[in-house]
Amino acid sequence: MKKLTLPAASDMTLTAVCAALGDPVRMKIAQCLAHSGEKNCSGFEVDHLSKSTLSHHIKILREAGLIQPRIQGKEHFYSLRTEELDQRFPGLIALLLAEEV
Amino acid sequence: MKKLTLPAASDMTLTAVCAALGDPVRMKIAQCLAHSGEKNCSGFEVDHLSKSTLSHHIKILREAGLIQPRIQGKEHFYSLRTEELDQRFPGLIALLLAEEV
DNA sequence: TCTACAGTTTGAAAAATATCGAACTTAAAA
DNA sequence: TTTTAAGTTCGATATTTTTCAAACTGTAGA
Repeated sequence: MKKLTLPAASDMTLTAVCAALGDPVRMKIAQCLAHSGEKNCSGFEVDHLSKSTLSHHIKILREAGLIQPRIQGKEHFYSLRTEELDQRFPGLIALLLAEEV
Repeated sequence: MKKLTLPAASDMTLTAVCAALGDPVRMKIAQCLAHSGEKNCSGFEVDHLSKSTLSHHIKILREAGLIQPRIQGKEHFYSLRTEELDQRFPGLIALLLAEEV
């Protein structure tokens, strides 16, 4: 099993978070999770992207500190890291929620 | 004289704003303006970038709706569009201010 | 008018990013 | 144990972005 690393709240940078959210696919995923709580890959409402591309976007969101996985069997459920984000970037999740999805 | 367009608050997108802030040079400029109010190009504390590159970054910030120019003689003074940003993305400027510069 | 200055635009090269298919991993089901 | 399903990793390609120098624009001062 792969050990996957999530940055501590103090290690996240606003620049990396913004870069992660600066792509329309990743913004969609983040907003989707902000609204729905938890989803696996097939639950993101992004159209006709290969699974390798989707996996790439998820990795960027994860490495920026925005999302965390919960692995259950063969499924990977993702959710926003609400606690860390509220601590490190208060107001950020509200910005995601305010946008229409 | 060139007519330059700023997007209305309602036309700004969070994705474009995040993409604009997702580059370290532009994040620096935005934070600089958030703290200092108004500066011209030579006032941004970015190291050894050609003026054409700096101009390019300013354009991206402007087109995303983040900054506005005030042209006075040969100088272009830039500032954050605080009213529009507070209306369209409440909490965003606080995020910029919260980061160390 | 001529020159210097602050900044933009253009065109090109280099670097980074997005995308895909194929191969791989892991876990559940047959 | 074999197969299937969910997702990641790898390698390659196409697109985008960053960057610079050179040319240009508009303003102020000599």
